[in-house]
Amino acid sequence: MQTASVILDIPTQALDSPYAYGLADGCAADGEPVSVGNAVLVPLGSRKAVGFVIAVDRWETEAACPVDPRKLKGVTRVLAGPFFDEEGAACAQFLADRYIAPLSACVRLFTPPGGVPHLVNGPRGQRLEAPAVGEVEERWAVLTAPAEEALEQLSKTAVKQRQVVEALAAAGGSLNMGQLNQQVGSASAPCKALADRGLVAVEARRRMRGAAEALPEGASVQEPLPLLPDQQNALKVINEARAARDGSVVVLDGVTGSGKTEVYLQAISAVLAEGRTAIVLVPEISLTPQTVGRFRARFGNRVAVMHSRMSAGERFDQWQFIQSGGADVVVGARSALFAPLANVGLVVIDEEHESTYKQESQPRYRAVDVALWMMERAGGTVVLGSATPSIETLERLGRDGRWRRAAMPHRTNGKPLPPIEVVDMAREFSAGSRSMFSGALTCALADTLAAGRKAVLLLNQRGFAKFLLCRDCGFVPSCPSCATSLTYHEDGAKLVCHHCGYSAPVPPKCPECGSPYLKKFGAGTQRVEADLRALLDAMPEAGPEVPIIRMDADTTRFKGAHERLLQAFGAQPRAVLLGTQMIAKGLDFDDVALVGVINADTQLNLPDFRAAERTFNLIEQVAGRAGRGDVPGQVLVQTYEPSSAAIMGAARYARDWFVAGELQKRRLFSYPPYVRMANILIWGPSLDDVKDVAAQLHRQLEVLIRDQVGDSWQLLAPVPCVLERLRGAWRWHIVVKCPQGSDISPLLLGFFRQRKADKRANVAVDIDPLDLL
DNA sequence: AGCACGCCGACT
DNA sequence: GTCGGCGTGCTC
Repeated sequence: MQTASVILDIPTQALDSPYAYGLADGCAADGEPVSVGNAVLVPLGSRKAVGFVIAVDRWETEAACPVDPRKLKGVTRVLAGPFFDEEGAACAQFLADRYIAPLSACVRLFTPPGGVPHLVNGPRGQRLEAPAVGEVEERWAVLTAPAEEALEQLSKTAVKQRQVVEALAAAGGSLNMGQLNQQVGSASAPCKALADRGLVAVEARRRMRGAAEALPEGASVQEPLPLLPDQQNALKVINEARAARDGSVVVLDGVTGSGKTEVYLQAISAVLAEGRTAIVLVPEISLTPQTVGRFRARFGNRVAVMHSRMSAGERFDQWQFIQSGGADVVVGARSALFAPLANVGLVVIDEEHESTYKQESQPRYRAVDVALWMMERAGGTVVLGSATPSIETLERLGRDGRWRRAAMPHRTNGKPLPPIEVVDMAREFSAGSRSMFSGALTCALADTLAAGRKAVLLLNQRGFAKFLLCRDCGFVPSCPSCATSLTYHEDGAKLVCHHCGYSAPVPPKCPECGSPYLKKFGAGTQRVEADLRALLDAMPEAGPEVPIIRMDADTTRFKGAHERLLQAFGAQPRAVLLGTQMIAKGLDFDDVALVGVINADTQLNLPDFRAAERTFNLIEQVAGRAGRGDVPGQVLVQTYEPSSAAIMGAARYARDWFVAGELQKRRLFSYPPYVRMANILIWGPSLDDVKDVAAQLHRQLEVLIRDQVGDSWQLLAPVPCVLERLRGAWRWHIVVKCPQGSDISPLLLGFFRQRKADKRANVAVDIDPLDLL
C-alpha cells in the first residue's frame, strides 16, 4: 500500500503536522499521479482542504503503515505542481525544526508567488478558487510569407497593410500588437485583412511581465574582465573550495570598490561550465536594475530575478521561467534561496552581514545558515562577500577548517580610502553650539559646495528607543550587568534594561560629570532637512539653489523613487544627499567629496548587543562613498562618544582591533558567537495576561532546562520588550542562551510542539535573533 | 481553522 | 419536549 504525507495549507498549530492519505497505485482518486511537491485536495473531517505532499511512502503490509489503515482517507485530486522535490521537502522540515516554525509556513516558501489554489466558503459549501496571479498572454502578428512576396500581392491603396508588412519585416518577422500599434498606429484592422489573405498570422504568446529589463535578443555578452592579483587569489580560493564539494565556505573579505562582483561573476562562470547553477543573494536595497544588469551583461537572459519590489505578476513569471529550466543564475533577495532552480552548486551572499538576510516573520530563518545547509547537502559552495564581515563569520573563520578567507584589501582604482575625522559633539555643545551640524561639518560643507562638488550626509535613524545622554560629557546610563544602554520610559521616568529587567529612576544630573543637561534622544529626517536647508541658505558658498535630496523610507516608498532620487543627485554638479542607512551602500558617484555622519551614536545606544558592530559597519560603509573618483574624499563623523571602540576603530579602519575587543565583550557577557540564543516573544492585548503567560512559560522552561540540560544553559527572567507596545499589543520576552557548540532548537522544539496554545497571549520563538527589541 | 458533539437555559 | 447558546476536541 502507498500513502502520501500531506502538509495542510491551514496555518494552525493544531494541524501543523503531516497527515497521511491513501493512494491507489500512486494516484489520487482522479487518476492523476501524486508526487512530492504537488498541491492536492484532500478530505478533512466533514470538509475539504488543500495541502502539499512532502513524501510518498510505500508500505509492505498494512501493519507497517504508522497510521491505522481504517482511518486513512484517499487524496481527492491533484491541483497543481509539483513545486518542489524531496530536497525541498527536507529543507522545509529543516526550517521548521531549526526555527521552531509551522511546517505549513516553511513549505509555502517553495510555492509559486501569487499563490496556489485555495478553498473559500461559498453559498453551496466549499469552492475551489484559482490563485489571483497567473500567466498572461499577448497577441503577436507574425509574417507568414517573405516580405517582398507579400508586398507584391497588396494593392497600391492598401497603405496601412504595406506599413504593417514593412514594420514586421524590419523587426525580423514578428511583433507584438502593442509595439506594432505604436509603430504604425491602429494596426488591428490591417492585420485582420492580412490574416485573411494568409500573409500574416495573429497568435497568442505567453508574455513575460517585467521583461523590459532583459537584454535584447542576440545582444552580445560581456567578456570577463582581467583580474587584479587580489581578485585572482580570491577566485583561486573559491575554486579550491568548490573542488572540495563539501559545502565549504569562502569569506570574500574585500573593501568597497575592491571588485568583488567580478570575482562572483567569474566564480559563477566556472560553476556554469560544470553544468551546475548559482544563486546570488543581494540586500534588498541594492537590487537595482544596475546590479541585475551586471549579471545579465555577462550571462545574458539566463538570469532570473526575484525580489519583493517586483509586482506579483513579474515574480510569478520569473518563478515559472526558473522552473521551466530557462535560468542558470538567480539574483534576488533572501527568498530567492527557495526558487525552483535545479542543481545549484554555488550560493553567493553579497554583503553577508546585512540584517535583511534574516526573515522577521515565521519562519524566522537566516539566509546564511540555510545556504550553508543547502550547499553542504548538495556538495556545493557558499561565498560570503562583505567589506565588513559579521563578527560571527570572523569568529567561525578562526576555528572551522572548512571556512576559508580571501582578502581583497585594495580598491581596484588604486585610490586610498578617505581619512575619517571624528568630531566630538559634547565639546561642540560645551563651546556653546546648539546646532546638530558641528563647526567642522559646516566648514567642510561650505568648502565642498564652493568647489562645485557633492556631499552625502547620513542620518542614523535606527535609534527609535529613547535613551538619556549627557550633552556635556556624552555619558549614557547603561546596565551594570548587560553592558547595553538603559531605555528611557515616560511613565514613572524610569530607566529600564530590556535584557535583564534592571530598573533605576532617572538621575537628576549626570552621574559622571554632574551636568544637569541630561537629555532624551531621538530625531527625524524632516527636521534635519529643514535645519540643513536653513544652514545652506545662509552660506555664501551655497545658497538656496543648492538642492537637498532626501532619501528615507518616506521618499522612496514608490516604485522607482530610489533610482529617480539617485539620478537627480547624479545630475547636479553640486548637491547634498541627506538620507538614512539606505544611502550607505550602492551609491557610486565619482564626485562625492564629503561624507558626513550626523549622529553616529543613536544606534550605538540602542539596547542591543550588536549595536557597536552595526555602528562600526555603517561608518566604514558610508566612508567608502567618498573619494571614489579623482576627487579626494573627506569623512566627518559627529559623535558624543569619540572614544567608543566602534567609532575609534572605524575612524582608523582598525577592524581587527575593534573585532578583538568586541569578541572579548561578547564572551564576557555571553552573547553570540559564544552562545546560541533564542528569544521567546509573548504578546497580546492585555498586559496582565501577557505577564501571566510569560511567567508560566518561564516556570515551565526552568524545569525543562534544569532536568534536560543542567546549568550550562541560561534562562533569563521575562521582561518587557524594548518596544513594549506595538500595534496595540503588549510585548514581553524571555531569552534563552546555550553554549556555542550546542543546538538550541531540539529542546525548545519539543517543548513548543507539545505546548497547547494559550488564548490569552501569542507566543513565537526567534532562534538566533538579530536583536532583542 | 472550522466543524461536529455535547450539555444546560428559554421558547413554539 | 425541542431549539440553540458556545465550551471542548478532533481532523489522516
